[in-house]
Amino acid sequence: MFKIATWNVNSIKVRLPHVLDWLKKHKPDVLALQETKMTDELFPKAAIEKSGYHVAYSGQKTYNGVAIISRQPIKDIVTDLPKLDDPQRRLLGATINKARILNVYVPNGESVDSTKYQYKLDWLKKLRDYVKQQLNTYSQCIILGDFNIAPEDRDVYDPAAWEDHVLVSEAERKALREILKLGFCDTFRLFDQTSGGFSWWDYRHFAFRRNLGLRLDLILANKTLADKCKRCTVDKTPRSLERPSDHTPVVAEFE
DNA sequence: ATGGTGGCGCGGCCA
Repeated sequence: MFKIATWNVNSIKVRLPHVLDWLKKHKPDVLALQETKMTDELFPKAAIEKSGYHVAYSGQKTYNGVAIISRQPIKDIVTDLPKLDDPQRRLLGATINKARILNVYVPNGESVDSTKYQYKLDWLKKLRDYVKQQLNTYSQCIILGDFNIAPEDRDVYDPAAWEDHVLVSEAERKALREILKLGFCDTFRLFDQTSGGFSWWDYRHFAFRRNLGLRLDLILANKTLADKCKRCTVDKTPRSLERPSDHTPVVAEFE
């Protein structure tokens, strides 16, 4: 069995105790983190290695930042998308065993009329091109992370209220579908066709307590791996802890 | 409700 998870931690400094507890409890083979918000020099490498894991990271001060925690060695690390000159640390590609792992923190986009929304769409197009290229080299590929896109209306607590808003708008959903069309499955939907399997809840308005959430955190597996996927679930437990991240882990298991 | 909460870091940006 191979267990892989993704978690937007919204500051590794604040959430390190949650992450270490979660590793101990769930023993994943791989955990991809987003929004670490920390430069590489300050990353808590020793604490994670002490838990029996390897770790790779690409961070920056205050914003963004991604990391991969893995039982097995992390090889062939990539931190930038081709043809995108960008200081924002949003991608960490690595090979673990024979699988290519792409950990992504997709831009939020702010609002559909923002220049940040155009940046988001451009970023997704560049990601798609990169993924297509990676498939020429690797037969096993997983793209996981905070996509900042709810793929369908059933991934939104109130689709009518969110219609045409950033995180659910058609253009960004289409950009995600263009990646899926390369031959990927949204592993959560291999098993669960219901609404309510959310992975993010706003800190405001008691949104978690009221389950006013979105499913933004995805684990995409190419067909070869999707055939071996046995389970994909959202672990809501960390969202109910003291001082939680606004996102909670999503976990997939492969035979 | 042009608000609300949280992280960073100490004013204002970002989500």
